[in-house]
Amino acid sequence: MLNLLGEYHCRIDAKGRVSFPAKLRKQLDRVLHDGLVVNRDIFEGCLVIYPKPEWDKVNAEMSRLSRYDRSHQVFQRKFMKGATLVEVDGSGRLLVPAALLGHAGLEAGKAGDCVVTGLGEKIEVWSKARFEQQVLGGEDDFDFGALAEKVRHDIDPARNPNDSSRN
Amino acid sequence: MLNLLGEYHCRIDAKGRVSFPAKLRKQLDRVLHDGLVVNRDIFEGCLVIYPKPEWDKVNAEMSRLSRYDRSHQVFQRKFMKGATLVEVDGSGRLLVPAALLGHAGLEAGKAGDCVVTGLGEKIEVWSKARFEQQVLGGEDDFDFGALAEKVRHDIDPARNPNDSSRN
DNA sequence: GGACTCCGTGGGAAATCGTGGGAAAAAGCG
DNA sequence: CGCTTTTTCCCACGATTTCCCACGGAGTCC
Repeated sequence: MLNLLGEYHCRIDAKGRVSFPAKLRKQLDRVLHDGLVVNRDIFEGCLVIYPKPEWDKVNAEMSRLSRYDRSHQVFQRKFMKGATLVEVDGSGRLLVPAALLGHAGLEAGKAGDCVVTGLGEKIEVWSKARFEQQVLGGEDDFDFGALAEKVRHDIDPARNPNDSSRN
Repeated sequence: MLNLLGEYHCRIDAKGRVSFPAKLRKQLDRVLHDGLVVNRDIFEGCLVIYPKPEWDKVNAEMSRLSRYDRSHQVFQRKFMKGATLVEVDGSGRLLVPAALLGHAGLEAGKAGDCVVTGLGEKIEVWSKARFEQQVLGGEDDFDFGALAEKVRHDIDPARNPNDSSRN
C-alpha cells in the first residue's frame, strides 16, 4: 500500500514548475513512470496529486455515478474539471497547469513558496501562507478530540464511541 | 507487543540530529530496520515517534476515510501533516526534519537539550524546558486521581457500577 | 581498580538535490 | 508559407544533504 509521508517546502519558479522533493520521488519509485494526476481539492484551496494508480480508483468511483441524475453529472463535471496528467521532468519538477495554480493561491508566472505534503495515498500542494494559516494554524478553539470521535464513529458505526478497548 | 520504556536525556546537534538512546534502540531491535515515523503531537508541543509497523496501523485506518467527506479530510490532514519516515544513521542518531523541530520548541541549526521517553508503543520527544514544565511540572492543584478515574471509565464503561448500558 | 568496549558527539568529504537559464521544438499568427 | 511566440526539454552550477570516520568519555567487566 502507498504510504506517502513528509512535509516539504519547495518553490514554484516563474514557469510554473514545482520542484518535487526527491524524497517523495523515492517513495513513488514504482509508480512514478505512470505519471501523476493533479487536481483541485474539493473542499480547500489547495491542489491534490494522485499517483496514476490511485487516480484510477477515483475514476472507478466516478463511473458509479448515474448518467441520468443531474446532480451526479454536475458533481462529476465540477470534480474532474481541471484534472491533468503530468510527469516529472529530468530535473524532478512538475509542470503544474496555470489554470490550477490559481486555485491554490499561487500565481502563474511568478515564483513563490509552497508546501508539498504526503498524505498516505495522495499528495497535497499548498501555498506557504495558506498552509501555515489553515493546516498548522492554531485555531485554539479547534476541538480535535471531538472531530476524532465523529470520524471514528463514521468509519466504524458498530463501535461504541465511548469504548476504545477493542483493538 | 512493543513496550517501550524509559526516560532519556539527550541532545540535538546543530544539524538537527537527535542522539537516539542506545537502550531504546535495543528495545526496538526487531523493528528498527523498517524505520521510524516522526510526527507532531496533536495536543502538545512535542514530537511523537512510531515504529513503522505501528504507523502502518494508523495508515490503514486513515485509508478508510472518505475522500468526499470534509471532516474526514480535515481530520486526516490535521493528523498526518508532517509525519515523516526517518532512519537512524550509522552512529545511532535520528535526523529530525527541520519543519518538525519548531513544533517541539527546538530550534533548527542550534544544538539543544531534549528528553526522549518511551511510552509503550510510541516514543515522545520533548524539549528539556517544556518537559520539565508540562510533564514533571507541579501544578499542585492537578488532580491525578480524578483523571485516573475518568480515564478508567472511558476505556471500560462496564466496570462502572452505575452504568449497565453496554450490550 | 584497570583495561576494554560501547556510546555519544563533532566534523568533513562526496554525492545529491534544487534552481536557473538557454536552446530546440511546437504552436499560433499574419 | 514564413515569422513570432510559447512550450518543452536539457544542461550546468551552487547549495545542501547524507554518509562516514574519528575521538573523548562513560560505563562495564574482570
